[in-house]
Amino acid sequence: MAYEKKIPVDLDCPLRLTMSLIESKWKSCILDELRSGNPMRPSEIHKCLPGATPRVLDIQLKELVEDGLVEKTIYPELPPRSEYCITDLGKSLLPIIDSMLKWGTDHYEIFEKKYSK
Amino acid sequence: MAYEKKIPVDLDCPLRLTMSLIESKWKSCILDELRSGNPMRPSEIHKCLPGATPRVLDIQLKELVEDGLVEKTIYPELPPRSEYCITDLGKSLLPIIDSMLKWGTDHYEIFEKKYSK
DNA sequence: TCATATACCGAAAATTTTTTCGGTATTCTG
DNA sequence: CAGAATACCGAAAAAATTTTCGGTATATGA
Repeated sequence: MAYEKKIPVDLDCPLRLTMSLIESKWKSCILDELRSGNPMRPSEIHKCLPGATPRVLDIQLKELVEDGLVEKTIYPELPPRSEYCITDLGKSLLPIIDSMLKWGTDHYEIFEKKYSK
Repeated sequence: MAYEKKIPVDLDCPLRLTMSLIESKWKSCILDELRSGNPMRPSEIHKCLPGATPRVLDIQLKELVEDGLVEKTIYPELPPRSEYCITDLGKSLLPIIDSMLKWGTDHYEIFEKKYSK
């Protein structure tokens, strides 16, 4: 059986629901990369997020697809090709991603001073 | 030595920075509980978030204090009393928490149908 | 021919987070 | 007096996530 997420989406409270969709290490970054709406291949996404291993991107893309935030198209070619594209539901999360990006930018210095080196 | 967070705040990108401050299981909920600005005792917070164990609240409150999002006051009384209060920096995250709360409320049905039972 | 690239997957290891349990000390309640 | 409540902490166990590694298959380019 394929890899399976242990903790499913959290239906207990709306805040936890939203968090559970994006809280893993790279999901918000993946959505941010896909924000333009242009489809991206896994290898492209990996180039944009070199800190993530291809394996973890694979796993998290799969979950994003499962949750309906991202859509996958497989082209029956060789070598294999597939593309991932943000869905309307995924796009509806972008304002949240945006505000986190802005907050992080605005408050970067505080944490840089506090935690760097 | 006291408990120590393994993964520190992520300074690599602003989005990850913000996420790393709130992505653990209960931090966003704790901030939401403290939103009014009124100080709360740990036992009160636990009553509001019964799904979390006192231990994990303790650990995450400690990290929130360390990151400057929450302030702690200890009263030298017996039995012990302490209070946690959201800081201005923590308050500045509330619009993000709000938008996640709203998103979760607006899209609850989709996931309820998909994942419940 | 050999290495590389492609997408993906399984399995195991490593890491991190969360839970569980027990213990500190004191006060109050039954 | 026994038990609960209070806040917190350490240690170990459990659970979840992420990394690492190797393997599938085929095509292209050196």
